Amino acid sequence: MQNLLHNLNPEQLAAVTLPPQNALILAGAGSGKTRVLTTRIAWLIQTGQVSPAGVLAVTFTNKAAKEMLARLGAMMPINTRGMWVGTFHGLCNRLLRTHYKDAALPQTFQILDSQDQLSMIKRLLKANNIDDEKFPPKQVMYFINNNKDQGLRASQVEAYDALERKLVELYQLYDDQCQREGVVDFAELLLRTYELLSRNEPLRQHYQQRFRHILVDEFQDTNNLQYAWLKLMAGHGSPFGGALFAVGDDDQSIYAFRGANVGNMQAFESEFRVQNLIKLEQNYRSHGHILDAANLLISNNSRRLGKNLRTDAGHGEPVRVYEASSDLQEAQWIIEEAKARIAEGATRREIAILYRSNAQSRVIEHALFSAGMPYHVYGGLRYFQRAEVKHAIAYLQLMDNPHNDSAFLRVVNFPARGIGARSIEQLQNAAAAYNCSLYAAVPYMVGKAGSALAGFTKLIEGVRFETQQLALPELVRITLDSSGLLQHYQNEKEGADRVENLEQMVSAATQFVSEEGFGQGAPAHLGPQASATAGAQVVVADGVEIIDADAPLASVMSPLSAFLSHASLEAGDNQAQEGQDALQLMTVHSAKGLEFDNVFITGLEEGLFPHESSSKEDGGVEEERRLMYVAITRARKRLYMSFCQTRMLHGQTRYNMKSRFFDELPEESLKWLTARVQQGNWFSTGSRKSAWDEMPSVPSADNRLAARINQASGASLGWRIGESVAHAKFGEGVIINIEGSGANCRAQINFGKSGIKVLDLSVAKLERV
DNA sequence: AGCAGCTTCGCGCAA
DNA sequence: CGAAGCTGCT
Repeated sequence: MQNLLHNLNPEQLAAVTLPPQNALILAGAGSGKTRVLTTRIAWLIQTGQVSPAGVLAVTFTNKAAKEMLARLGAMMPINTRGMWVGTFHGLCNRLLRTHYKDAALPQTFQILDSQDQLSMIKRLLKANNIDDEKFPPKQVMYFINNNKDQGLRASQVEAYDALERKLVELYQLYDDQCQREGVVDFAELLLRTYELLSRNEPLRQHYQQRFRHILVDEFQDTNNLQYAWLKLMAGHGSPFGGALFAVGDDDQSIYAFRGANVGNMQAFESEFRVQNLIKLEQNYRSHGHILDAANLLISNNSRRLGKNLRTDAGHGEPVRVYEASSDLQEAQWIIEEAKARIAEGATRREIAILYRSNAQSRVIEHALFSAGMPYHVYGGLRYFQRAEVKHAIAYLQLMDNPHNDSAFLRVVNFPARGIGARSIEQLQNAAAAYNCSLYAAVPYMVGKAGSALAGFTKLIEGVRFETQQLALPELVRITLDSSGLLQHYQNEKEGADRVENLEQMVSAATQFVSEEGFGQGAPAHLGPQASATAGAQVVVADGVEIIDADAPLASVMSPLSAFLSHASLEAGDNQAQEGQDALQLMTVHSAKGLEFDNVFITGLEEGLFPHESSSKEDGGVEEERRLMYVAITRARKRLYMSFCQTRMLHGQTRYNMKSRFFDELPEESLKWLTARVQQGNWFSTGSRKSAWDEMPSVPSADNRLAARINQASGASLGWRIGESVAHAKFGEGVIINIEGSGANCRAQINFGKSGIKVLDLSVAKLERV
């Protein structure tokens, strides 16, 4: 016990040992937040205040949940598998599997990812003859998800004009279709659970009484539905309630786009009459200059709860800033710097390269690949999102729930088996006429198309029958074979990678079965009934018998259902070369919660970071600033920032200005690696080297670009494309094009806020910035 | 029916 | 730039 609380600072200790009441912990980046959370749980259990089964801990990512369980296991000799630690989505999935009847879902309901959801909406629009110009599928999806995130069903949404009424109508049609198919989207997992618990009193009371302590990580990222869900679970306003322990940092709220509401922190404080508010401001992660940069940057935001990080670590290295001529050269520079760090003894996994959007990784990946530098990309196209794996998953889904139309359409003619667009159209008409799934509509089809389709359903049923008594890995293997998928890719010229990915599914299944505590040989299809008595706890509340949705998963769902949930909810984040010492590439979003000795924040350009669409949104720039804050605070020892004069974006060269965030950082903590040309005309003073001259060896494409630009500058009175300039009236801008020569030389300049202007270079009074 | 090759479109982060 | 969707050929 002493051991447990050992080494905690006074604030951390206070947080860990708070009485069993609602509490809000404002935990700055690197302040030992996860440590406080896990130690709190361990302390509660060790002091006998709660049993492991009485704890509910909620996180946003699977990674965070896993880490919490691992740390708990290290602190106490308990079996953490039975504990309720997970993501909102994972926990809801477990609850809905257990109480599927009360939730009005089929036992084998399946989870739609956003891809599936979008394609379903497209189908829906087509089937109802709705103009997808007027109702872009993405917008319809946004409308639906947004309302679900607010806890609103179609019948509860208020529509003020014809357009909204139509959207509401589509929302209803969409939900009906999901129900018919037995599928739920991500938001539905939460909403359905919320509705289940709010309508079913015995069930609600059961869980409220069970969970004495509810702990929430990253509370600033909760959306309104998640907050309401927590309120319900914590029994707020009921005599059964437990204590809610929320840990969050308003400065790291970066998920507004998926409905997160920082206001939940203040709401929680007042609604739950929180007496215990503790700020953790001591940072154990970053050196001084890095922290100073983070603090000054974030001070530009308004409406903060107020918090300032401090460190005892000393100033450390300054933040290094680099201006690259192009995105290619930026990548080149990163590699040079990374090599230098590695030569000094840094490991590759302690070097992170962060970017604002996934598309930026391509150039960097290409450069790393050419340089033979091992790297690992997080996010991006995950294992279970790859086309071939999704195909295989679709076959498995059909085996478990043949009424999943998305799965049906994905593979009904893949590999090709003579079922074309025309047959599908007929089948869809039949399904609409009989108000049933595509699978169920097959018997209504006649003729050639009918027999081809019947062949397909026979295939599915055959495999299902054949594998009835087999364990999950065998089921997967046989499915890959019988579906013809494996053979299809084996025959394909460049299908080797895909075959490998498919074969990896068998090992993924093997690993899954053992990790989740299913018996090695447990039949994949077998419903939970057979094993229900083994794990599930049956309790009686108010005379109503309740099967508690307790771990292990085996007690509430079949191995196959569980595996499919796993594929949807985890998407196989780290399936790729784990354990290898590689550079870490990821978006700033996915870097949240992680830390590295060396961090590169790349592409710090206006339009990219902050992202251009953020300026149109209310509070968008503040969110981008928080995102930048998250990025900076990932670094322990060394932080790099870079931006490019030219960048390939959406297939064309763009000339961006450096990010406004540079103006919000403490000058004394920065070290510019490239000459800041503000101090004079570096073009005419031969002595001063420019950023361009200092370039390390660059790819030929870049040389060509540099040559082209230099050529342009000869006839353009010393100005060149990509250069930053200042104009008395228009402010700062970037030269994006130069036309003509000599006295007729004109430049097209992007002045950002003032727009793009064409100025006569012999007349305009421009200054170099 | 099925595929190659062409055009068009859209493009931010993600459980 | 890349994915999705369309056309027209076999």
